[in-house]
Amino acid sequence: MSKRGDELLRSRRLKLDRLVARGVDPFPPRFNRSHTTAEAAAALTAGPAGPDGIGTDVEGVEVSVAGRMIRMRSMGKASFADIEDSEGHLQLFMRQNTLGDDYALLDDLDLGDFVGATGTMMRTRTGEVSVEVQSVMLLAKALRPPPEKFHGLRDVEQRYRQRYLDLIANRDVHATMRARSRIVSAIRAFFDSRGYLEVDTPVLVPVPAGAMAQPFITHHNALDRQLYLRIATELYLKRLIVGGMDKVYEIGRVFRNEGIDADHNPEFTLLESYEAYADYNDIMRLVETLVPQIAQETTGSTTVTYEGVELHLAGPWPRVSLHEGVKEHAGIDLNDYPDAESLANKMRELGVPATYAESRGRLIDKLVGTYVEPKFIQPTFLVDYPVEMSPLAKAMPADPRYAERFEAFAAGMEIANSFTELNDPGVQKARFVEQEELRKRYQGEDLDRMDEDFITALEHGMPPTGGLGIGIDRLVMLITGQQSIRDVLLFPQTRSTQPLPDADDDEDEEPEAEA
RNA sequence: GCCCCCAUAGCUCAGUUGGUUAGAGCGCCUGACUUUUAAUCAGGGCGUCACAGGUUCGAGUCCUGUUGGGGGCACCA
Repeated sequence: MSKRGDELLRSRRLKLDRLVARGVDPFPPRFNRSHTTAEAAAALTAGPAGPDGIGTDVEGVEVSVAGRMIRMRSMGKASFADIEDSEGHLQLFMRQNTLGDDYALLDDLDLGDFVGATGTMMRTRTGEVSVEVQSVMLLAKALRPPPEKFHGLRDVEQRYRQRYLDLIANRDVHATMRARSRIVSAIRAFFDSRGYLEVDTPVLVPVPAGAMAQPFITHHNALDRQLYLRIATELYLKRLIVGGMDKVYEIGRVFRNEGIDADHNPEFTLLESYEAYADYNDIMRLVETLVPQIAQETTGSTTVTYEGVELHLAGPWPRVSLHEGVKEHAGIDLNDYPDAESLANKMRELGVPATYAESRGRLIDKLVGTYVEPKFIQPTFLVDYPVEMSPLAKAMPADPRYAERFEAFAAGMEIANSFTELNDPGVQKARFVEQEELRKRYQGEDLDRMDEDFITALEHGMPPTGGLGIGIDRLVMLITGQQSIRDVLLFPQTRSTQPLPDADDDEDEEPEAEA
């Protein structure tokens, strides 16, 4: 402990020592709580409803409540303390002539301590729902001070790295994380009710395939081989479709070794679902049903406010073909530029940065990202992607330059990606080969990887299938109105994993000058 | 990976053109107060100005580097 920290902890440690000297266990194993703070408040107002619809007070309800002490107001021989649990907070009213000798315990309590109190529900002169405390006990001593009670904790570094302090100081973080939990539960219920089976596929994989992304690399000692953290669940879920599991989904963490910003975290939660005998049109209907339904179930509305704009999530959502979207917003007819070189020339002519070291797919992605995606504030499906951007999607029979693929956008953010799955093993193999060739030609681009075992699986036959991927973190951002992925992740990645400044004494550091 | 910005007390923040001993509120300590609500009142203590160098008679303030954080670009979902 640093000298500075020692100063700050001294009074709390002194109180701890005094308590121990008096025979008080500062960390007792058990407290029998009868009511949460919310239940205790509800118990008081459980009487018959008056004309205003609010329940009348019930006299003398006995409760045992517990929580973290977040505020303390001592008037000498009477004190008020506010305790907080995950549901809310509640005032304790403690008087010396009721508590007797136990009243002295309050001298050794600090903000942040966990306390348990037993007493009867009452209302103070000013109408505050309170517990008139008959007995109070310390449940856990806090040896470090909590963040400031009024302004809360603002420092973003500390908020992310010591999320527990953020949760203590900023209650709205609880609400966001609770919403996230409800959203995930609602998604599970949605798929479960439609006959989908939730499955778990490997996180450690021999080939990081199924998406275009840089993998994290690791090593298995006993096998002495390189393994990767998955970048997608796609190819394993399709193997299950081959195996006859006709409707499967997985909600899992995937890992991409790429940049960190307001909407990218190196590990994020991806929902993927696959349904045999469905195509991307079916999946569009699924998505425009799923998203508003989840919003309705978790927020009570299909309208959400994001960056000050009302987004109407209720379907159906408009479909815009990628070809038309690029023609309208970028002024380029992709069909006139069938190769990377001619497209790059056209883009440079229009002042869009484009190099000859970029593949056609990547150039199109750039056009879409620059001109088209930002237009999609209200939920929109962008449909029919060029085949070279979609190595796992089935080509459109009417125009094989394009694939039966869509991405869904809202608030200018991609929230879903889906296609009619490519199930022809020969074509799939050729697409993988093409990806590997593009990788050699356009170094630095993320491309998909050959997965021979997956080809073998397809050779055993995969029925026509509609697949879907939804970034859960972004969906949570959308529904909860958060503008940073860090605010929907409990423990977002930070730049460094170095120990906190006041935790460094456990390290083998150079001795201090005075030592 | 590149560019820009930020870092002052446990927390939230001031700190003038480089000028004496770095301030406020909350929290903390002492005292008063038996219905308070960010309780109030009186008194008190608190700092490696992120870290390491440099310029200067003098640095929280200017310069360089490092670390951490934020924003933007690139990459991606």
